[in-house]
Amino acid sequence: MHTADAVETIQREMTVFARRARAAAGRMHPELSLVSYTLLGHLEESGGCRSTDLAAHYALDKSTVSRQVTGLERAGLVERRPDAADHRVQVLHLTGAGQRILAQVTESRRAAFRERLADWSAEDLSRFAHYLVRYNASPGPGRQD
Amino acid sequence: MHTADAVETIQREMTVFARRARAAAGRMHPELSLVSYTLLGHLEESGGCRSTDLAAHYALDKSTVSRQVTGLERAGLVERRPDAADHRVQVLHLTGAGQRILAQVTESRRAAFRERLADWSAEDLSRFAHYLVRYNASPGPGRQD
DNA sequence: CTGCCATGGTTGCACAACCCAACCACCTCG
DNA sequence: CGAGGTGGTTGGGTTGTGCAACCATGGCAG
Repeated sequence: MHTADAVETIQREMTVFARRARAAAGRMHPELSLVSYTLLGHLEESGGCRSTDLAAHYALDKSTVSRQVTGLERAGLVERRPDAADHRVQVLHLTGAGQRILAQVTESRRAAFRERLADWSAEDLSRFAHYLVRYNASPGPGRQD
Repeated sequence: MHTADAVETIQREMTVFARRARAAAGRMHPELSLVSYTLLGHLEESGGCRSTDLAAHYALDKSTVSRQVTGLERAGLVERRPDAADHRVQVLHLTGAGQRILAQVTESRRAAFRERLADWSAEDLSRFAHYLVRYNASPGPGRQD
């Protein structure tokens, strides 16, 4: 496969994935939207962060994050803690309930992925994972699509 | 990287990608939404197909496709042709304008991708592309997310 | 030929997730 | 102490979607 073709393919396949992802989002886990799930996941991974951080990481408008967080808080999945050093800031943390729900959804999602990736070799899985990390890590100007 | 971790990583990174994709969609090409672009692309690739085919391929509701197609037709990018064999069916085709717009958008998207993937080796690009194709090709029950 | 169900497509309705702009509160620095 | 920047919320409007109801046509059994 030539480089140009590979770039083309990556572009197209990533787009197809994004399309299907959007289409399927929320259907698997009515109790937690894709957005909410993703935000919860980031909170767990980061061990608590600010709304602005979430917005930056996912290239979302801060207002969008604000509303999502409001919903998550109302659902009792996250809590806001004041930041002693900067009174503008609210540090977001998962609650116990948030951790439970997240773990549960993660598990069922993982099961679906595992099934999908069942016949991949360990080496292929590892390489694929590294490529994705590398791709997402690149700061790319055009946040792609 | 252990297999379980790899699966986990792939899951998370694909999701991050999907989130950013959605976030960035349409910002690069205001004249053509991500959805519309994807549908046009599929039409070109398939050389004409039915609304139902598009819906099935992207796991979209037929009503959604119907509306998107209506918009594309109004914009003069696709045309509906009656199917002689089945009068219920309308076969969708790109118009000349549709082909031009698609080519133009594809090119600028490709440029963005190329830049993002600039420092990848040809081998890595090729492997990454293959992995993505393989992933998307798997019929996976849970259309993942 | 005549019903009856399946299929392709459209429309009404409601909703989730977005973005932008305006705004408030607070921090920082000259 | 202002002036400008940053974190966060709210108001308003748009888009993409799904579901359900509906119409028209096709296919098939009696």
